[in-house]
Amino acid sequence: MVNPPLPGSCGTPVHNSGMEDGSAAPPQQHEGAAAAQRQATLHDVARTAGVSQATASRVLNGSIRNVRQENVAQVLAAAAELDYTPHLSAQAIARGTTNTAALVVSGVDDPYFSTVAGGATQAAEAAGLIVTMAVADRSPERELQIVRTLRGMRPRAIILTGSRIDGTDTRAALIEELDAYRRAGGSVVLISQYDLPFCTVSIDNYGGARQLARELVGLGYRRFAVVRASAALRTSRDRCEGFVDGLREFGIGVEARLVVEAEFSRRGGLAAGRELVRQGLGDTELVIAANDVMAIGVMTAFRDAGLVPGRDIAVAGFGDIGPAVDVVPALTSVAVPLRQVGLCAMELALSNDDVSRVVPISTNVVLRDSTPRR
Amino acid sequence: MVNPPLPGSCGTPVHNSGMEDGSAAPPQQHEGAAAAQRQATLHDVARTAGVSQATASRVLNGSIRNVRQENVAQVLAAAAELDYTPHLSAQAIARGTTNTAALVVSGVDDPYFSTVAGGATQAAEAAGLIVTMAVADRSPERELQIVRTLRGMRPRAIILTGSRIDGTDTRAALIEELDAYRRAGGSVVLISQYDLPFCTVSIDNYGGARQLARELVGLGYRRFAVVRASAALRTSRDRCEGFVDGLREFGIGVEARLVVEAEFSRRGGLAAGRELVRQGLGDTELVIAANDVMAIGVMTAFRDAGLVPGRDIAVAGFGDIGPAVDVVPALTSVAVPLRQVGLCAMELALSNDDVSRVVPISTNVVLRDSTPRR
DNA sequence: CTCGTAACGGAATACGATTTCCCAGCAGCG
DNA sequence: CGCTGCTGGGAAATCGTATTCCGTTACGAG
Repeated sequence: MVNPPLPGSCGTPVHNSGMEDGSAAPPQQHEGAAAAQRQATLHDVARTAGVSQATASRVLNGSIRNVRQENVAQVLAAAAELDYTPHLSAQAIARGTTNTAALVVSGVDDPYFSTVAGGATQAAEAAGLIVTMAVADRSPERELQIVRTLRGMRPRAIILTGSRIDGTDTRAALIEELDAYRRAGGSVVLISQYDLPFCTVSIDNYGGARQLARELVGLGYRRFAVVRASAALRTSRDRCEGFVDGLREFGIGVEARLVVEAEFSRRGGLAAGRELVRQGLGDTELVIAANDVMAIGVMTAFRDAGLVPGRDIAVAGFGDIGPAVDVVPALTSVAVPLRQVGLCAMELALSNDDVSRVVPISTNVVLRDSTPRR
Repeated sequence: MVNPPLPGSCGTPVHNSGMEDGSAAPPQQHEGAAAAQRQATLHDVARTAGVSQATASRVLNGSIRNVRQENVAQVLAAAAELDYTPHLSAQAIARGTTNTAALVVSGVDDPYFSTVAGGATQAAEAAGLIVTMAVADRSPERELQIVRTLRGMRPRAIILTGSRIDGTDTRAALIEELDAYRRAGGSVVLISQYDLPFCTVSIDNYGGARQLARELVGLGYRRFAVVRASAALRTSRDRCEGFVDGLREFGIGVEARLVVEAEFSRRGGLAAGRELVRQGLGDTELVIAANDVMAIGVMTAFRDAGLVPGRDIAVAGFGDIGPAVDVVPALTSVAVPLRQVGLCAMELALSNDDVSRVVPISTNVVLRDSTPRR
């Protein structure tokens, strides 16, 4: 119970570390502050090794030029002794190129994004890049601002995933920003949901949902409810449309009353589930959610209301995130190879094709206990 | 079904974008390659605006010096026209300091780490820093290598979370590396599990587990099994010790046979659960796992074996990650305010105290349906 | 022995910013 | 009118590294 209940602050203890005012200045540096003992530079290494900077540079990096064995040893010894670490920013400037890739996600907490991020990170590290990640929190303005900042790092690639929302006026600004970045030689890759003139790894949300509808009808279901997110969210919209179109193939419609909209999160699913319970499910047999976490929220809401998911009412989601199988009953879903999506996006970005291409990623219906055969 | 089944590659389509060999060189640049249209530099902006570089710099960044209103307008107009973005690496060099914070996690996929990362990212962005993230994949060697690379970015802080494993010989090297970084003015913060001479945000694993033991005994449980990870993993060990010590208060012991070791992941939990089922649980009433994801795996294994968790056998975990409440029965666990841990770590790092301090984070037992009163 | 050439070391310059230092102009004041 | 203090602009130094260009040496071929 040490921590204060205030969220957003960890209550760092006060830390008057001695002197009251600036009187007794720290001994070494004249600047006050941290009195940091300067990092060794290439110059220092060269001097210690008794060679020129150029030689030191050639030794310590993959230069084409050869250096005499003796000098190599000297330089390496000096570098080890001084604990030299090359200054990446300086290298970036001198070389005119960085070894950085940038990743913009909507939120790290969501397993969807963290899985994609995992794949992208793996691909980046395999290529010797270090990845910088920013969280847009589903705000287009924030996303725009992030891209603007990220551009300053001159990363080799910028990968955007998730938070694009249709119809905001930041759209044009974002396009402009990304395009300027691309003109300057960077590569941009979007992951699904975006609808912009850039390379895109496109998850087949529509097709997967449509196939899901077919298979559910095949299991004997006829009466459906839909839990979806705002129509402005491309992913949610595509999935719902696919599902509805799939049902239509069999002449099945969904009552408008039974389509509820909520946040694209577990909490949203919970709320939607409660809403459905409140207004009465009628003879609805199955609820499909635009999202696995929403579906899980819906199941919890139903269970709280005394309905047993999978027996009293079936539920299906989309995404096949890890927890989908841990939940009871295990959730029927549409598998999206999220890790591969991340990998693919990064590889696509690093292959620097100048042509904007769309790489389709197919999805895969996975039937589980939450939708038993009727 | 477009994607080839090969993992690790997304099968980027071939892309002969026209010319067969290097004959028809791109028009603009003499270098071949991307023919990128150079990013505008401060120099360009200054020239366009008809002022000196110094003035342009003063306008475009928070300088102390004033600039005449007229020139300000000129410079801003020029910057907008040329779509100027300051080169962060150049700024870093000139200023001698970056606006970057580094975060090392064991894996983004694990909800534990991604939640911590979320908190840390939030705090960093609030402070105007951009965070670079690296994934160590539970390998101490990889972690060491990452720290080495990260140091080259001269981040303001390096935060390490999770993958420290006792007894490897990389330990000394890691300490040396981090210490050199700190000597050079960086701040290091470790999150729990580490046992190194640096600032640490310490999660009270031992105390939480001990309290959990007390409360479970209070519910009427007497016979326990333990699923834990390698003893080399500090977190797992602390939790197990706390739990065992808590039971000992009541004179209760745990049979060595009923302590099984497995990977610190959902898969490990699944394996451990199967192992317990195989060798027979005897009259065991409750299984505690070192980890929520392990506990969830154990529950799944039990269910597969026809045991109903919460009725036939109780299960408890540690961490209280999001999915703990979505699972059925909801999992009894020990809540760790992970997001706050991340926030706290970053704030601690940014407060640049030179003193190594340990900030304790208390934990909180949460009883749920997976451990009904007996 | 001479010449051509390959190998390698080092001085200098470039990279894109910030910051110091100097200088011009101007207002205020005795 | 001369001096001081202040404001704001610009030239140049600086940050840490890569790389170009030039000079020296060594070596093998003729």
